[in-house]
Amino acid sequence: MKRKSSSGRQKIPIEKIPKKSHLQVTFSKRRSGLFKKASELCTLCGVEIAIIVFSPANKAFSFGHPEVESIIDRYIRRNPTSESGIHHPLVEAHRNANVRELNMQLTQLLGQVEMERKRGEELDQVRKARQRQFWWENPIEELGFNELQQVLVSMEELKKEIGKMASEMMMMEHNSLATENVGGAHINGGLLGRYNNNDVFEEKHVIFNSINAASSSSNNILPQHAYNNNLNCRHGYL
Amino acid sequence: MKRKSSSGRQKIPIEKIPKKSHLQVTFSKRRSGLFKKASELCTLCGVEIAIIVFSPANKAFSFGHPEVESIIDRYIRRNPTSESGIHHPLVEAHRNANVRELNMQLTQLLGQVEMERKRGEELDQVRKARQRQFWWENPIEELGFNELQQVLVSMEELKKEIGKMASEMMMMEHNSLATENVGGAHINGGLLGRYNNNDVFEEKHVIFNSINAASSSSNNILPQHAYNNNLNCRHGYL
DNA sequence: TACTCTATCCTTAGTGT
DNA sequence: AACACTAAGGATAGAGT
Repeated sequence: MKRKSSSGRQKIPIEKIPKKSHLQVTFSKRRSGLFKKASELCTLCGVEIAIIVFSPANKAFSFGHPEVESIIDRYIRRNPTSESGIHHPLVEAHRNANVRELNMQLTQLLGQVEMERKRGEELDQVRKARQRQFWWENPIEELGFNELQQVLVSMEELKKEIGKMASEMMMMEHNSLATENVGGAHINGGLLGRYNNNDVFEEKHVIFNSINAASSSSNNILPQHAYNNNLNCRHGYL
Repeated sequence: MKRKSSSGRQKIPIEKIPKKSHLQVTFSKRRSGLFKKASELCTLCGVEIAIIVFSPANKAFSFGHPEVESIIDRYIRRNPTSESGIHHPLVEAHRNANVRELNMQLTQLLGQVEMERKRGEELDQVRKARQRQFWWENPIEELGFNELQQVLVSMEELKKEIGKMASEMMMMEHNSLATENVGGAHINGGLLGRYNNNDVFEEKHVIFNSINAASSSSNNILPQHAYNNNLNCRHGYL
């Protein structure tokens, strides 16, 4: 058996992949994954889904169950696009729907920005509180006399502590020829998560709307695209 | 603390979920997941995606980057049928000023969110860099022997410095009835006063979670007062 | 109803063929 | 380019709140 060694999956930031070849591979993999997820959702929940993707090379890929066209048609009926003369009554409706959708996006984003701002403020406050509370971290010149005395006392204690540890370590080194670093229990649980900004970033583009607009007829039935075959085979949906 | 026991995620067959409530939950979760995946694909690969989902309750959900309509338009134009081909070239032209303005706002906000994200990342990096640089702020147990020696030396210097200042201050107090704050040259700039303001609350942990760490479960930002009078706090100095 | 939590399952980045 | 493999990271079913 061949020795397979791999670093395994690594985390990548959710931002435009600079390397073309990587991007291509990732696009293929993730497109498949997306379509698979969609098909599972179809099956599990018995819903209708259409997905259209334009690749970096400007190719169109689509997934649809039962078919892209009927779903788009259905969608457009509910959200009629502005059209030539005949459909004038519908233009307004669509405009409204469109505006409504954009407004929702805006609201969402504004909320996000607000949240970020709040978070920033919080950080700031924490920092300030910290500065107030941890006065001993200020430059010496800014400490008062009594504070200096405290610092001095505390330092002597710390020095003793360190001395103790040092001799312990020396003994250990002597005994076991060993390590530079002596591990201690480090309890450092919860805060790291707060630096994860992924959610924010992701939501930037996640603009999903529930649209209830009921409106009437419109236009199109769409053709099967060449690339459908590719994907359909895989998911058996088209 | 309540013992959380859960069987965790169980495998489910990919077939229509019979139970209505389960189906509803699954639909929500997986729809979110699908849209998130789509947004990641958008970002990673800079592609355009539109997704339309009709829920079991026949509600329409859509995801679109940049927007559902434009992508559908594009899709339709590429696959013109007798019916659709005629109308849709006009769609783009009929966008009204309102929509355009909203789009602009949207773009702006997207930019803002992105900036915030970047700022967060930066903070994170600063934190990391700081941790690398200011090794002496780590819990004592994590310092090596040589580092401990350095700490000790630094502390003795600091102590002398403080003693000097203290006697100066005593003299001044004696002479002029006491100021609490004495300005002066920044003696020990290397070690002190290095708590820059970009500092983030997490670091308190690293700093204070030291000698007596075992007694502090310290996932918390606030309860530092407990340490004010023991050795941990001075650790921040070194 | 809509969260949170967690154990588990699934996806996929990196690598080699 | 397309597939195979591995292991880390992410999604999510089920249960609790």
